[in-house]
Amino acid sequence: MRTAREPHPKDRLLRTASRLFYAEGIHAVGVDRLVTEAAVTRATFYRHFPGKDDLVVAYLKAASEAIREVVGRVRKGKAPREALIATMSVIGDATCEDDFRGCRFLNAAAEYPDPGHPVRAVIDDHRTWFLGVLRDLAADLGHPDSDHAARVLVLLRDGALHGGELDDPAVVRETLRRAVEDVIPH
Amino acid sequence: MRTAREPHPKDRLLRTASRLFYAEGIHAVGVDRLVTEAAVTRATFYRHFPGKDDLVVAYLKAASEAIREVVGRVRKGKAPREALIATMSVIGDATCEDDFRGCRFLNAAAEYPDPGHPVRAVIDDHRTWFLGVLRDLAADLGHPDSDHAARVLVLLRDGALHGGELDDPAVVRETLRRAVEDVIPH
DNA sequence: TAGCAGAAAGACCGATCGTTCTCCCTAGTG
DNA sequence: CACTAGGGAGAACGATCGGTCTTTCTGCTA
Repeated sequence: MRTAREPHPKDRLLRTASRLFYAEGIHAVGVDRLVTEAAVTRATFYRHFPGKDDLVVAYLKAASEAIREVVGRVRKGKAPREALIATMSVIGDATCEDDFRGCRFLNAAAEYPDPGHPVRAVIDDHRTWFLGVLRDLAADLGHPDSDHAARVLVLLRDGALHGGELDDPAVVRETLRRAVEDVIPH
Repeated sequence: MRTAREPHPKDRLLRTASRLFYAEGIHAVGVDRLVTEAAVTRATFYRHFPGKDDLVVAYLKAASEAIREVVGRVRKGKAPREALIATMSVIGDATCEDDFRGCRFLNAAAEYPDPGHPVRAVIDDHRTWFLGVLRDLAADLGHPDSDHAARVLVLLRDGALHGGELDDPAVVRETLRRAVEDVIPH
């Protein structure tokens, strides 16, 4: 039976995958769990995705899309300095959300060691995009070495996204906020 | 038959576990694979470890011990500033090593979502230790806010250890080096 | 020399892995 | 009305998962 909110089985699969993969890890969630919680049959699963790995790729692509949308939104209409701070604040705020469990992409990378795997391609693509965003912002800000600044911000991002899970999220957010202010010229 | 280099089956298991868990992920390596590559039988495995999780804990504890030994060594006899730089250089250098595949502890955390799991306890312990080391070093250095400085260094550490796997290790090392110099007073 | 602990070898357990299959039902379209 | 595509239900595939078992052999020590 199709509900009004999630009419298509494919959408239900993607939403369920996003929730379970993030909360419990990718290898830890089997196809059985997936189809049961999505209220979809195995046949339907394999009608929409050639295999589990393709669902993983779709999951990460959707996550990347969602983040790009959020980052694009918080930057809109802001001056360079505020835009950069807002962009990095998205990271800090994320660590403080309920059910935060680190970065989807870093977590996935830990489970897919092969650099040539399609999953890694999605991860690389996302990271390249984010580095580019930060570099552009730093350049707009007139930073003397925008490339270096962007790379430091990426270090802080990656660190915060893991520290936020393992350490105190509020402290991590504040640490990140201050660190970002130290990186950009004032 | 016992070889001269690794006489004890338990040692062989631990070394093999360290290699395989790090290179391919923990859940991805089964007990079959483990005992085959360690040239040990299943019975021997379960004679030394109650279960696979106990081997994982032993693996991470050994890794933590090794890192504490290295960090202790590079600090020895150095002035505070050089000691801190040397300590953080260990991270940057690690990213450039062959077969580097990120932080053993962050990778393990990604595979063990339950914060109450014994594996997570080892991870938390290691992180607490390292944060303490950096805080002491920053305090010795006379940093006005050694706690904050240490937390920023941890962010950079975590970020570098993941960026080193996903991005260009040499660039990450240089980015980390410059970032560390910006954190400590000069 | 006798005894025993530890390791080798491998069969075996139920459960789960990702994947494929058949059969039936229903909604939408010609 | 007939046709068809897509989803529901569930059995089944071989492989592997973590874990237990029995049996045999070896090397050390009392």
